[in-house]
Amino acid sequence: MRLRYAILAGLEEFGPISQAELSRRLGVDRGDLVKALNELEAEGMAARSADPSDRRRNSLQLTPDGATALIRLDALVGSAQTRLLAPLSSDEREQLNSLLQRLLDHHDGHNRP
Amino acid sequence: MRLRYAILAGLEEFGPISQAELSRRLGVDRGDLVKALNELEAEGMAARSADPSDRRRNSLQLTPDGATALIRLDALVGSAQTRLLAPLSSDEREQLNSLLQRLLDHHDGHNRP
DNA sequence: CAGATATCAGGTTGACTGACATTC
DNA sequence: CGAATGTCAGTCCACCTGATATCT
Repeated sequence: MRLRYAILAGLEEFGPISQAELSRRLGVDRGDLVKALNELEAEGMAARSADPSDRRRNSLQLTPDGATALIRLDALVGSAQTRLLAPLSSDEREQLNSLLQRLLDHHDGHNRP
Repeated sequence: MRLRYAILAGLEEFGPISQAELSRRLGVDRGDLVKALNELEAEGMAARSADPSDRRRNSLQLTPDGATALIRLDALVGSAQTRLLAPLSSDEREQLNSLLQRLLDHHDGHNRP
């Protein structure tokens, strides 16, 4: 489920994109991306079209149904996050976010083939 | 692997204990605990013995081999943690730990059957 | 040719559900 | 009796490895 959400969010954020490029940006395995895209495409939430500039590539896009589903998922994630962070003040949430972001930044690039 | 580590650490921390009680303290499913304990017992790292006061229960204990393995795993976890937290100062590590601990404390007890 | 891309098959882990027999 | 305990079977998702065909 979190794979589907990441994909939908990635498609919205990165616009038309190839599968390999999306898998790199999301840090998701290409094979798993294929399986998830098969489902999302069958459900009408994502679309594969041929990339004229490189026939190896699929050009991925979010469909209107996919965008609608993403809005619903964003709301769910938002409310879950609010509940998760309930015990922290605004300042503390920023502190936590900043600390975690620094860990991500520092380790980004290490161990990525 | 992290299940095995949690179990070994739990056995050391909570001494002789039943499977149901250990699964509750660790927040681990009872069925999964059975599978992991079968392996750990076969490898001589944990031992099941009958609880005389309640014949439904197994009394679980860490074996010497299990304690040795735990020491090795602790070292691995420690070094991984050091690498993970490398970009943070001592104070910042304490801040992070405190913030996360408060999240855990606040949500502990919610959603636990 | 080497390299990138998309796809598929398969294996492993941990999370979870449901059923069951035994014991309290 | 209801409730707890240990066990087993099986599903689900994500992680990961490899192999293959196509295209640059």
